[in-house]
Amino acid sequence: MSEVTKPGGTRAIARDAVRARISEVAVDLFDEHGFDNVTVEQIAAAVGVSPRSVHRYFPAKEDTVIGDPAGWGEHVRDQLVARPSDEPIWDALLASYEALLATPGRNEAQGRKAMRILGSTPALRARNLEKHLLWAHLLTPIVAERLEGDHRGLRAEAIVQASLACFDIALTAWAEADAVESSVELLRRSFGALQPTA
Amino acid sequence: MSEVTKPGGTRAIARDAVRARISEVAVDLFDEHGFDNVTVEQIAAAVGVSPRSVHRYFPAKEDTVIGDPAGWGEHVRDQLVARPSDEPIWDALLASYEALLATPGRNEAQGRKAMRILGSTPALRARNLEKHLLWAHLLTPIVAERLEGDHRGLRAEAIVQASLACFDIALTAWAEADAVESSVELLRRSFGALQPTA
DNA sequence: CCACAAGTGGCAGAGACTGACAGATCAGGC
DNA sequence: GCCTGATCTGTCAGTCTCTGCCACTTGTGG
Repeated sequence: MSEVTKPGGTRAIARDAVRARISEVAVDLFDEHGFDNVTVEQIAAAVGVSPRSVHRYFPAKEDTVIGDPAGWGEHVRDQLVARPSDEPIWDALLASYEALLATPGRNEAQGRKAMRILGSTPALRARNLEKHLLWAHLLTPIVAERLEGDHRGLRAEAIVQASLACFDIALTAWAEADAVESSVELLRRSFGALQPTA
Repeated sequence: MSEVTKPGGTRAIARDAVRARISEVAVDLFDEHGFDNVTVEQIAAAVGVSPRSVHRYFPAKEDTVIGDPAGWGEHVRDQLVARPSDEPIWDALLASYEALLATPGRNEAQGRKAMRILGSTPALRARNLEKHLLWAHLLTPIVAERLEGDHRGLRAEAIVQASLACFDIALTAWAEADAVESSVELLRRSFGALQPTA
C-alpha cells in the first residue's frame, strides 16, 4: 500500500516506512491505554521523532489509526469500474469490496486491533465515517451510470451508502468476533440482509 | 423539543431557551462565515454569554448545529415499537421516520439552514453520522426481534444502518434542493432505491 | 564537490475543551 | 420580606491538538 507520494525513489520508501512505523506504535499505545489517554507527544517519543513530524505524516491524530482513506477508496472504485456493465449492481459492489478484503499485504492482527480501537472511541468512529463519505463520492457516479429510470443520483447515493454500511458492519463484527468467521463471509451475509427477495 | 433536564420548573424553560438561542446564533454565523471560520468565542460574544457557558450547553462546537441526538432517536424508537408486529420491517421503519419528519415544532427554514451547513463541513457530517450510530443502537434490538432465521443481530444492523443512510440522504437532498420536493417524498424515494423487487 | 530539494526539530501561537473556584441569582420555606 | 440552599454564570489557569515559520541537517543529482 504505497502512499500518494510519487512512486519512484528511495525517499518515498523511507517515507512509507516511517509512516507505517508511526501507525503501528500509535495503535499499540491506543490499544493499551485508550485513544484519549495517549498524547501525540507520547507517540512521537515512542517512535523517536518530534511531535511536529508526527503531524507531518498524519494531519490528525485519528488518522494514525484510520490510515490513508483515498488510497483504498480508489482501489474499490477501480474494481467497480472493471466489473461487467450488465452485472447486477449489488453483485458488482460486493465483488469490489471482497477484492479489497482479499488484498495482500494487509496485516490481519494489526488490522483487527485497529478496528477494535476504532469501534471503542467516538472520535475515531466519526473519522472513519468521514472516510466512507469520501468513498461514497467516488463510487456514486459509477453506480448512477449503471442505473436506469428517474432520480438516478439519489438512488445511487442510497445504494452506495447502504453498501458501505454493510461493509462497515461486517468489518466491525469481524474485529469483535474471535476469528471464527472470515470477513468475506460476514460481508456477504450483511449484503444478503438487504436483499431478502432477490 | 425539551431537553434531558427534569421537566418541571421555570429554570428548565430558561435553560432550553438559552440553548435554542445559542444554537440559532451559531447556525447563522456558520452560514455566513463558514463553520471553521467562526470561533466559540465569537458565538459567545454574539449571544452575550461567556465562552465557558457555551461549552456548558454544548459539549462540542459541532453540537450547536446537530442538536440533541438522543431525544429524537428515542422518538423514532417509540414510533417503531408502536407499529404492528406483522408489518414488513421496511414499511415500519419508513413510517417511523416519516412520523419524525412530520413532527410539529420544527422550524423549516432553520432546519434547512442547519442541514446545509452540515453538508458543507466534513467534521459536521461525521458528527452527524455519529448521531445516526446512536440511533442505530436504539433501533437495532427492535428490528432484530422482528426478524426470523439466523444471524438476526447482523442482519438487523445492516437493515437499520441502511435505512438511516436513506434518511440522511433524503434530508441532505431536501436541504440542497430548493423546496421543490417534500422531505417525505425524498425519503420514500430513497427507501425505494433499496427495494427494486419488493 | 556543490547546489538544491526534502525532511526534521524547535518555537510560537490559535483554538477547543476542562476543572476549580467565587460570586450572582432564583426557588421555596419561615 | 428574608434567609437558605441549589443552580447558574464568569473568570482563571491549564492541557492538548494542530498550524505556520524558520533554521538546520541530510540525502540526491549534476
